[in-house]
Amino acid sequence: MSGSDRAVVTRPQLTPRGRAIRDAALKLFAERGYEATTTTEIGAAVGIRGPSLYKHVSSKQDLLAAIMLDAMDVLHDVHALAVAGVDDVADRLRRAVEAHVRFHTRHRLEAFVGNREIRSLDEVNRAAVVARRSSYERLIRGLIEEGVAASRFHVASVKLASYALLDLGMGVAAWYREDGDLSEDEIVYTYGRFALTLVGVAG
Amino acid sequence: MSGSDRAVVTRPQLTPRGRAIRDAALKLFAERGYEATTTTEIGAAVGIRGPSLYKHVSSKQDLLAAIMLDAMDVLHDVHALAVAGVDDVADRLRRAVEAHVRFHTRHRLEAFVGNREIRSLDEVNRAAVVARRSSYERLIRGLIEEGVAASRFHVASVKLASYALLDLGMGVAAWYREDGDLSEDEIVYTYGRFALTLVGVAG
DNA sequence: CCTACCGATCGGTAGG
DNA sequence: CCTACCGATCGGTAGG
Repeated sequence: MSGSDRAVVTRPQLTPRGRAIRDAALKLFAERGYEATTTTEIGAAVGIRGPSLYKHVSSKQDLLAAIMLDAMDVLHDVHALAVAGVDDVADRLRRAVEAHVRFHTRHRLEAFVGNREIRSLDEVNRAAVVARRSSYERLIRGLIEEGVAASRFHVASVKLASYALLDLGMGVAAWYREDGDLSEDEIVYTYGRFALTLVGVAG
Repeated sequence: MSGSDRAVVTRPQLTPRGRAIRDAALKLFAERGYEATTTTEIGAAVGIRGPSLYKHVSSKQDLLAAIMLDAMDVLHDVHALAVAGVDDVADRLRRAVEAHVRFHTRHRLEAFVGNREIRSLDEVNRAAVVARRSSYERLIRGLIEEGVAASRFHVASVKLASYALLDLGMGVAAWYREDGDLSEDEIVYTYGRFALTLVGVAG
């Protein structure tokens, strides 16, 4: 197993029931919010009583933190994979935005909860999530800076351009539905092209 | 007073204390969320006890609903004002997006709470907010359809283009700070130009 | 994995 | 505008 494979496939193993609890919690957190979700509801979603959850998880807070931290790690991984071995900066940006948008369709609940419940995390967990998010934002901004430095991109503000691209992903997580009339690929490719026109790369 | 003036200036009058309570609630809702905000905290922010709030407002739920409904009405008003009397469809779109973005800088807390706490509303209030939001979305989408019909705009998907423009506003509400290094006008004008390139209008 | 239950907290009311 | 307080709910623990 190579080093780069490790980063992608190695993630904390969960028991089947542990997975089921996490999936149920994610769905409920997305639907009604972290605070409004009770341990009784999470338990009921997997066929057990609320207190029995504590045989599998240490707290409701830990459940939220694990969901958010894992999602941020996956986002970093898909980004790295998307730009690996690609040299042209316009290609890199386009592929990065495509990966960004695709992540937000494939993991919309995680992204939705991740963007909405940061304040529900305790200080330690929040700091860990914010650190991962900042590092990801720097990757996107770095790509734009690279293109500007090479005179390939032309933007009024690097920061504003990167915010715009990042925000489009968040938007997707809010309205995307698998059974909607916009397909994943349609959104991904269109937003990839948006990204290039946004940084002033023609055609 | 003309009919069009009425729509803009007539809004329910609040007593000074009523205003203070609303402003305090908005700030707290934005900071820690509706559910996590207690009536004790809202009261403390205006120098009274929790139960005394009920001399000025009928419930915490009503406070949230009033904030969100008023914000949606203001958004409709600024949109109408921005495009009134403008004929060219590219100008109309640009002005609409500028008004949209400016609303999200000037009323970022309202927009932030409005986008985040829809599920905290009871059914009746939620339906009213969703109706106003849908009607606003149709206005933006309508402008794009108009430009496409006139062969002035060229987009892969009208729906996707309008989602993108709307989502950029939401993003602004999430990260904009008055004391940040991006000025309101800088963001407004840059996003206005983004909008035109996004629908395929050159220069 | 369950029942029984604790300690804390909350929105809102009663009655000044 | 206040104190006193109700009824409900919640996350988590005890002890099987």
